[in-house]
Amino acid sequence: MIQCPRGTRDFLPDELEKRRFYENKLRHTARTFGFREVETPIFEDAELFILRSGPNVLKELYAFEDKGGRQIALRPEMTAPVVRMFVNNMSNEPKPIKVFYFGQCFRYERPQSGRYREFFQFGAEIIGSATPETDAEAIALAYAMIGQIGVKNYRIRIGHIGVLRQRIADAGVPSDRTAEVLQKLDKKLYDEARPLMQDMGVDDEDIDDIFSLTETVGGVEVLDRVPGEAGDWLRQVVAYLDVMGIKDLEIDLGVVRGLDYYTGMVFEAEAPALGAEKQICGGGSYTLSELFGGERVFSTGFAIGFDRILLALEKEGSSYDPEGIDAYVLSVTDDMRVKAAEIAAMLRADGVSADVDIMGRKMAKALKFASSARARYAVIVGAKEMDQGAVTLRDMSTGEQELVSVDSLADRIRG
RNA sequence: GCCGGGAUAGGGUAGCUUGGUUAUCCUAGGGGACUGUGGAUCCCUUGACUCGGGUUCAAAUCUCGGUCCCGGCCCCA
Repeated sequence: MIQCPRGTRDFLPDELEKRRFYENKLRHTARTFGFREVETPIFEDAELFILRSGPNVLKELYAFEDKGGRQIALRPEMTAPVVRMFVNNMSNEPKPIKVFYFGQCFRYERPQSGRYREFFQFGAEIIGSATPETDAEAIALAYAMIGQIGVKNYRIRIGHIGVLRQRIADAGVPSDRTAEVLQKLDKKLYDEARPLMQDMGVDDEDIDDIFSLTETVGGVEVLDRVPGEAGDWLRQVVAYLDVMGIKDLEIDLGVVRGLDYYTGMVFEAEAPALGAEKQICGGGSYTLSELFGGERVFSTGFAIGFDRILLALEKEGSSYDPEGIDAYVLSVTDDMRVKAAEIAAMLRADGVSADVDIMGRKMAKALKFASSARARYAVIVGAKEMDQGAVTLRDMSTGEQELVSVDSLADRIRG
């Protein structure tokens, strides 16, 4: 028996219907913010992902050589492809460019709860704008998406990578070692960060100051203590969010978000219900386009872990009831089977979702099937009714029946 | 990459400690009892020991390895 590969899943009809329902909620929310959907290839030139990443990333990349000798990789995320698309095809479009995407990504990781090798990301990018309003717009969309999909318990934390980066540079950390230091600070590994920075010739006073900066955590009021341009910037972002009705924010200047390409505001959201893999959203402002041969363009974007928000919903007790079909058409006797097929076709042509018995079942079994298919109505086609050009319409939830003429059947079912 | 727990019909399970007839029960699927009415009952039927090696007269059970799942660490673009 062949199973699906490690870390991948089959989605059965009930599950997929639920996923489509929530995907469409996310799409709808993004559209209400003026974002338009785009799609990029599932595989790309491997270099696209290698360009912006260290060896860790390479380890988890699904990469292979195709029959033409090209180095190909399944996309591990979608920001780089979207930025590539921008550089290739959209760089002369009116700014800002607001796009969103939804699709599967692949990482060769050890699967655990909320982590798969094939997983689904929903994300949005605002390209070509660098203002506090841009950042606020991205955060507001993420906030609206998480909220409208129905996750109740989550936290959004906002930071600014410029604060720490500037402070670290001022203290004398060489630029090629910044990432190393940030990594330790992100994990709050002060015992390891201190000797590291001492080696680089940073004095203890600066080190303590840097540490206290990463401890700047709390409500928006802690922003009062953040100096410089970054402080001003974040205060403006927060002010815009405030008028958009988003007030329960956390500020955390220790949010560093792994990668080098973030340049300013960074944010993430987590759902405590999820356990170890609780981060459901991450993003920030960045410049990537110059890496792919374009001009340097500022962008802000984020990605939502679709599988994880669904998991969070489930853990919070939300459920989704699959929809059934409108009508199940069955014949009383075999000589009515052709008529039943004809009526089903007519309903379908009129936009009513209709299924019809194709297994030659007797009436009782066909009704049983209709109820397991969650049909709203059973359309019973029998000789007695057909004499009057009618069928019996049975409401499957109440059991009430009425005689309905074939001509008015579709309208009657649509209500 | 590391640590721990698991895997028995489509789903949920008993059996495993202490090897021994035809592997338990519920549910689900197909057919029938009820000849024009479902979600009730009854009958028939389909269907499983994760895979491979070892120990043994005999392995679902003991043992080793692989695979996969779950929880955690690392990582998380």
